[in-house]
Amino acid sequence: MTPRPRPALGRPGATTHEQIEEAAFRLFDERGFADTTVEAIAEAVGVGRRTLFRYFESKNDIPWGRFTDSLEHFRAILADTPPDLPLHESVHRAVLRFNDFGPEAAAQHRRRMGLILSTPALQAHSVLRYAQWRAVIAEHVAARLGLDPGDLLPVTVGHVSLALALSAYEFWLAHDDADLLELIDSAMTGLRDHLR
Amino acid sequence: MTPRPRPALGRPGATTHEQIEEAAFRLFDERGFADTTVEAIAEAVGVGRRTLFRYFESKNDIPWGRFTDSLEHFRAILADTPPDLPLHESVHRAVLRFNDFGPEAAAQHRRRMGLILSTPALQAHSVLRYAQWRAVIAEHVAARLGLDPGDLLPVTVGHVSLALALSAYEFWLAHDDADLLELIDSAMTGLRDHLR
DNA sequence: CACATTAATGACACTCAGGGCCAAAAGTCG
DNA sequence: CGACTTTTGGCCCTGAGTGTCATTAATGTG
Repeated sequence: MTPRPRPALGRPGATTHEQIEEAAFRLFDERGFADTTVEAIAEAVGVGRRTLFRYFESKNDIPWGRFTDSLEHFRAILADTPPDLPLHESVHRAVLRFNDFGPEAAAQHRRRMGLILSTPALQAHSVLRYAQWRAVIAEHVAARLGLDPGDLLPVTVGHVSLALALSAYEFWLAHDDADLLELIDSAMTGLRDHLR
Repeated sequence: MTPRPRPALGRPGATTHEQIEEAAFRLFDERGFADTTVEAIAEAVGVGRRTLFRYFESKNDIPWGRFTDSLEHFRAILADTPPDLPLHESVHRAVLRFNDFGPEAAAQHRRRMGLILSTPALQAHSVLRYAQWRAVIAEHVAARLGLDPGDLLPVTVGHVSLALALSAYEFWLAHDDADLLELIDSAMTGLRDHLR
């Protein structure tokens, strides 16, 4: 996301996150995630195996790209929310905005999420990312209600928001013609109807 | 859960799932999950490392014990549900019954879940277990509504049920005096209030 | 009792992820 | 050029997980 300006001191990096991501996705497409070794990715990038682990903490982190950066974005979206809106509505809209990629970025996003949600190892790893995402919501809810982020309601809203998003994603990835934002919306209204 | 009667043919097993679980939990308590090698567990049990991997697919699977067996139990609970109850109520009650361990088993259950939810590697791995659990709910919801288990609503109900349960578990584990079932209930009513 | 049958054990060897360590490389600045 | 800074990448180690296979320990049959 952020180009992250490095001080022009010392030896320049041999590659970038984007380059690694690209090479990795190409190999994942060809041989599948499990059958692609980190060594193969490093070789494709033209860099040492050891170096690759300085760009990404683990092989599982590669498909997520710079997710941590996008959490800041999410935090900003939530903060930007009009305070007169009901809390549930403001959280819901924030989730929608967060998942609103343009039509161009949508293809790459679909590829990324398709890989993650169809690969057990990546699905497992993603929880750690989801936890950070949920924490952003919990903090916001807690702040607006004057509660602790660890209290039951903020935590619950975080979990449920994720639940709705994941439900939408799963359906979206299974149906080429589906619209992600509409699905998140449908999941929400579906839940409300279900609960009465 | 089930004693699973083995044909009394061939060489008898050198250990049991329960024995391994016991030894493993003792070591996890002493040194922590990450610092306990599979080899150490095998040695504690008095069995070869290779053999241990025939009882549990991975180190991560050990804390879960015989979870797959308990899924059958969950399926039975859901099937047992009175059909005149509103669907959301019947799912909710099933979740409660599933998590109703007696006062004796509660201690061991807390230990198990405490380990899982406080260890990143186990948290990650648990998604795969949760997915099976969610599928049981989705199937039930789909059957009652005449939908496909992959449709949006069944999937959503599965995800949201898990969301509520996990919220309750997190709070439960952080507060010694809390009651798990009450918390699941509170999470549910909290969500309903939140959504209006 | 000897012997086939069955099924589990455990040793060995291998792959791969991940991380500690450190000398060498490749820039910038004075 | 020489001092300084930062990244690289090679080496080597640990530990999880898997394939293979000879060995072991049980049962059942003649």
